[in-house]
Amino acid sequence: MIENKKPVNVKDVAKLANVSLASVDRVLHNRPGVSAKTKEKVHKAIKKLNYQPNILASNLSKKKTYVFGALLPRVSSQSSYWGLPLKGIQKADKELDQYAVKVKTFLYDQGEKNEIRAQILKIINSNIDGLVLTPKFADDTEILLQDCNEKQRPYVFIDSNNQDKKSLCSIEQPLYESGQLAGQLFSFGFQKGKILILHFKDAMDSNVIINTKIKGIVDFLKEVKSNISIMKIVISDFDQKSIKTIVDKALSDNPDVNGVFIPNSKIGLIAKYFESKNENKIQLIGYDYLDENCGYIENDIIDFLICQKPEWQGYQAIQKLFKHLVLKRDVKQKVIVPLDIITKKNYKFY
Amino acid sequence: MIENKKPVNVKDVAKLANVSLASVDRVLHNRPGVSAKTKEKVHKAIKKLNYQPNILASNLSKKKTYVFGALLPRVSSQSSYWGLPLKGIQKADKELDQYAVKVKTFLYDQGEKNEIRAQILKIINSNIDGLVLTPKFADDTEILLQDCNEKQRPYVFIDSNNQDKKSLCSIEQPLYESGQLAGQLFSFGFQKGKILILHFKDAMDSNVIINTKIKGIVDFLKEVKSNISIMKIVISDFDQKSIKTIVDKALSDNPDVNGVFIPNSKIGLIAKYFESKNENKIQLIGYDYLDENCGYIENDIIDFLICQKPEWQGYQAIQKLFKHLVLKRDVKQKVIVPLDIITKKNYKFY
DNA sequence: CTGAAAGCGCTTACAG
DNA sequence: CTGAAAGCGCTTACAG
Repeated sequence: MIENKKPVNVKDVAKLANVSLASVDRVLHNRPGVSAKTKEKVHKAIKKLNYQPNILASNLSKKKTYVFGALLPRVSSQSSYWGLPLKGIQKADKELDQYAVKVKTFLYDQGEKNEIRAQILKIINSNIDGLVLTPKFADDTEILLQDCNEKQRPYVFIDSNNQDKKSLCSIEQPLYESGQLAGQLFSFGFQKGKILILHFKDAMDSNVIINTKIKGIVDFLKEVKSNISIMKIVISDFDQKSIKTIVDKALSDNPDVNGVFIPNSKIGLIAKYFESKNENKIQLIGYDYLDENCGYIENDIIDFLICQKPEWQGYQAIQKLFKHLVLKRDVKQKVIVPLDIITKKNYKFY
Repeated sequence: MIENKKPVNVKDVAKLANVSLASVDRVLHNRPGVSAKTKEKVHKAIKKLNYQPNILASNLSKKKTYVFGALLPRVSSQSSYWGLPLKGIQKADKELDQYAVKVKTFLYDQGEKNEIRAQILKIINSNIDGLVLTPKFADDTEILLQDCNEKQRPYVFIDSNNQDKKSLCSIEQPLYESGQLAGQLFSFGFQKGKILILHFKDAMDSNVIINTKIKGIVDFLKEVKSNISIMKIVISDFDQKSIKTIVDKALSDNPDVNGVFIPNSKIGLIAKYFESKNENKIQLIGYDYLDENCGYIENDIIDFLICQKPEWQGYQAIQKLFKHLVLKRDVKQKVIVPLDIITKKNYKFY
């Protein structure tokens, strides 16, 4: 038999403390205007009965609608990456509409300083209850965060690497370790030779992020596979012709290249090069589960993609705000995203 | 500015339809005792206002407590695997206690027919609202499922491979594809030679599951790497001495073995063998993120573990019941678990 | 077949 | 500083 003990409610607490419902409510929420004596009586009763408030009834009666903001780069021809966290955010939005939660997105083109600033101002002047954003993308971020802190408006970072301690939660990606992982995957395939690191660098790239990943692979090889060396090239011109010129030369100068590592999601650019070259001996490892990248996984040009659950990150970020603001539960300040390995025989299930 | 449109409620519907709240409620829940005319008026009003019931208010007023059952093998010395889904189930339980949901677990020792039967009877005679279970583990399962179907008690499979169409949801693991994935991972490391498949078979093992995985790797190699052959050994005696005798012989008879594939979570048994042998040229791939397996990942004896998010499966299963029974939302009948690849440089974040 | 009223657990004005 | 009453949106007896 299942027992159905009735949970204790405010009424029980009020009765035991010998005060009114309103007083219990005031104590419960630390509202002013309660005598020390009443406060104590109520606290005692709460403790004795082990009272747990019913958050849902509370929300029903408050008739509050929560609005969460999400400040993200727009999907662009340069990169479809940001569509993924957005998708997760929208999924959470849909799931939470039961609970009177709405998400309002603030999108901007990466690099468009004016648009970023405009969106930040919109957020500052809005009455959202919480915010999801990506790490510092411009100086204006500081203003935004300061505003949030002053208003006690909680914010959650996704795609983070910035250890912001004032955020409600920071969803962090292990960058260094992802570089190490790439090194380990390469070393599973070959024991000597050279790995070419191609950094397709666009204006918005953070050098810190890229360099941390590269340090990971370099350290790994130094320690574990000293027979594999490293060579790095930065490419800023993304048309296939320039890429061909540069990479052709690099490969003919370095016939011992066994692997190519691309420390961001732009691995498609080099995959295209290898596709047209009809060359397949060199192992390719890069980042992110984008449609185009998966195409190259399918036809055996890319060997591994390291992925960081971007959709899940967006979903989780909204859930963290919900948990904190609506359910009044504790939220871990730091969440570390697993490093997923995507390859030909598992990408369909990701 | 954020708009705060008041959502429509039963009262609005009642007013527009010109009937009482109670009638709206009756129509809403298909309760008998409503005239066709009233029904029509209410339906029209619902449609016109695009009324969405507030499930949480509904639950509050119903004062119903939901109890979900979970029928799982107990953690044993043989295997700690089942502790993981259980952990996920408990996490969901904790999260959902806000919503008046409780989980009751029914555990049994694998192989103990009497205990299984006893637990099944307990479930049949309980008044749980839904059930999480693993696929058919004995003939008695049929009785349990029939009972659930008759009572319209929804059930969710985890760790499933059984395509049960009557379940509310079946959380399925791609077995064949996981074998293929193992093949692909091996083929990344070597191009010829032999893969030894060791099936550590205990009484509860399902041949179908093991054979499907093995078919996956065999088919993959046949198609893509015909220079790699396969050899399979079944081992039923799990003490290290017998294992040593069998594997020593297999390896000396087959000096071309480059990889060992273990199609279940018992990879630790062979990892221990290799550890004591101090031999490291042979690549080891097996299943499941168990503590002991991760130990062997750390010290480079196991190369890859294929994992199926057991904790997540348990968590999701409870969430599916919640979504269906409490939130009255649609639930996808089939969920396919991603195939995670665990290796030395990412296992710490899993 | 139908509806008015009370209640779920909590909060919010309002009056004292 | 305190409490009685009304209300959030929905459901459940109960009376007709």
